[in-house]
Amino acid sequence: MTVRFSATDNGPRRPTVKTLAELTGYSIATVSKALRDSPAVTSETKARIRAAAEEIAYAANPRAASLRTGKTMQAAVLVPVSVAAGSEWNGVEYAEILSGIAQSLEGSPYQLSVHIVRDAEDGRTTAERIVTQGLADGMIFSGILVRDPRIDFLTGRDFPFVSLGRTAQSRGYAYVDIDSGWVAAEATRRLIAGGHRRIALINPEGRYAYAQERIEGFRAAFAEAGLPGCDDLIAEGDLTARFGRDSALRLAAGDAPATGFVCVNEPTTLGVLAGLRDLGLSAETDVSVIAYDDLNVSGYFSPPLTTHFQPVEELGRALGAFLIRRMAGEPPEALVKVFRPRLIARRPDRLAAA
Amino acid sequence: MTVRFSATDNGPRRPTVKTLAELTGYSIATVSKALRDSPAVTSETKARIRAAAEEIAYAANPRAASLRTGKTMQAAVLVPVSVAAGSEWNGVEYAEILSGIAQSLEGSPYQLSVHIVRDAEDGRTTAERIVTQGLADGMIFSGILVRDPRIDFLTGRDFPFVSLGRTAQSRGYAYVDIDSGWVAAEATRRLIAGGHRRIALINPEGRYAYAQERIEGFRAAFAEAGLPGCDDLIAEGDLTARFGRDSALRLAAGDAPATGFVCVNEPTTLGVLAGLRDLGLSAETDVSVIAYDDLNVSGYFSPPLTTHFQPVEELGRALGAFLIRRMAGEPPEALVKVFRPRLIARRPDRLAAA
DNA sequence: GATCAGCATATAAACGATTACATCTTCCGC
DNA sequence: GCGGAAGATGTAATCGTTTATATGCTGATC
Repeated sequence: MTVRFSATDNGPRRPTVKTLAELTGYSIATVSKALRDSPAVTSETKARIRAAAEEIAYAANPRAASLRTGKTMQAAVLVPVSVAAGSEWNGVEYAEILSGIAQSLEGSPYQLSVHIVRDAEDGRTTAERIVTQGLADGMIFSGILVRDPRIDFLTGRDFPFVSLGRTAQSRGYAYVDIDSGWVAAEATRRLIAGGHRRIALINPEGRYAYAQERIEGFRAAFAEAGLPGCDDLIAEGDLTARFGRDSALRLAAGDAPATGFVCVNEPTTLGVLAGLRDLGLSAETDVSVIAYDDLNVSGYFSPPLTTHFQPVEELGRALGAFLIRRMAGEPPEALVKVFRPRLIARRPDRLAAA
Repeated sequence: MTVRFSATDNGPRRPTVKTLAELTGYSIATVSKALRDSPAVTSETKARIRAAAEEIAYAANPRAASLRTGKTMQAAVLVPVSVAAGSEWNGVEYAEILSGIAQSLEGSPYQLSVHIVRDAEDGRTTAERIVTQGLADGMIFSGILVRDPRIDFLTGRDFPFVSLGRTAQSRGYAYVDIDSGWVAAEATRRLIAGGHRRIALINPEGRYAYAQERIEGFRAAFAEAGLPGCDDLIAEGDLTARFGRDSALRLAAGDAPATGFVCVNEPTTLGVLAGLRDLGLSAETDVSVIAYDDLNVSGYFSPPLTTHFQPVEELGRALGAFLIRRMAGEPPEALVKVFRPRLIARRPDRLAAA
């Protein structure tokens, strides 16, 4: 049986509980309860009502329900776009994060809504707006700062959220993160083991929490090996290909050039490779580069690079799953997960000598 | 003055029209009218009511308004994720499209909501669900097929939408598109002018409308030059790096190998370059590759490639702007825009000889 | 057989906005 | 001085749910 609805023609309108009540002979209250599986309704009645609902393809109006219950059934995601970086490959992995979140939300009654934010300040005001205007029941965001106003604000309001990334005092809120300190340390260790002593760390801007983690891991690797660190070879910037190239041009030249690079994402890695090429250096023989990969693409670079790979969709799935539990009232303490990316060694034996 | 709201504590609740009515001494009807700028209210009264609204940070409950008016104030975007392609760099440009759409929607009262779709079938059912359940007032989607059921369905229902891409019979609906036929023809012409006679076309799967456009452009370039075409060098597949590599391995080898490649997006281009490298071929001297770029990244490839560049955020902005006008009731005929990507020539004089 | 518990269902009041319609002033013209 | 138009504001219905509370019925108990 096909029923047609339209906003414009004067044909039959969308069915409501009232339609269903008239159709089945029960009251709208009973219909509502039956559809929400209330124990107050006989299973026989429920079956009858559900069959009728199925028949006429009834779907409850989420806005009416929301008005009554006060729940919005919306899960908000703050998606950053860095206008500053121009039209450079940037933040693209967000499509995969969204996909992962959407997968987790699929079974649930929650709708995914996207809020674009331009910078940290914008992120803060958007988070506030979502809370005070009741635009969503929970929130996911990323780009966590060393001192993040969104986390302070939302924990203060007791508003459910899950962050991708964490501040140093990672307590009292739910988060999903990558063990950035470990990644940086591992990559550095690997280059040290390959004989490198001058190693560059390509890093995001220092205000990001994970930038600090990476620096700590980087330093720890040198300390473990009893070697002097290379703090002078830490480059901080937006994570574009241009930044990668500029950094390589600067750090692989001069008196005590870097011979190893610990990279941070695909565009910067590609940029570093381009910069090395500009300098006439080979990333196969002269210099070693360790990539970091959200998209499993560094195997196609020239040369293919050893990389730490973290499928970012998996992070998205964890974020979504945690948010659902958080919105259901679970305390945040247990909703914490830190991923360790997998090392994909592409040139295990050919790390260049220092 | 700071007012606190919270879902949990029993402090003051969000202000409503009623709050505002009590505060100003007017009725809720007048308050509502004032806030919606009805001509029935004195400008003096309006000013008073608006000041009060400002003071207590009043924001109308969009769900209540939606219930009454029947408008959802939601703009839905169907975001494809290709699970099939595995964790390969895929569809990442969607982050930029969303960003562009969000920019256009920023001033408007519309909220951006995202619906993840897995394949064409899923896209169709999702579109139907959005319409029949009244989940949005308008819709944006992409990945247009030669014969696209979503377009048929939505035009039949007279539901406002804007598509990114168009079918061959591009009539009666609003769309934003790239002139894919032109891009393919231009790239092919350029390679022909460089002396190439065996040119490969790396193409999306044939069911996509733009795949056909590209093939037509590709053939047209040969026809114009009075040359036999290279239909045997057309590769169709998912647009992953792996597909690019496999295609290059297959097409650049054998009796009559391709010496030129017309690519389709970043991952496949990167894959093609990797495949050529595997074959011991140089993309600088042996083979010519023309990229296609959403992210302005091919300048960082090895070697840097000549490319057609289309900032995809711009497409997003057009999509958003058109959708708003479409939802306002404008007929679709005028809401049509076809972009021609810019050619960025990176090795203008060194196209390899055939 | 009246009372009452327990159960299934119904009635009606919200939720917060919009809006058709009613009411009340004011002011004008005759 | 009265009818009536115009203008400003108020009253109340409505959108489609959910849910507290009421109702009516059955059957058991004393």
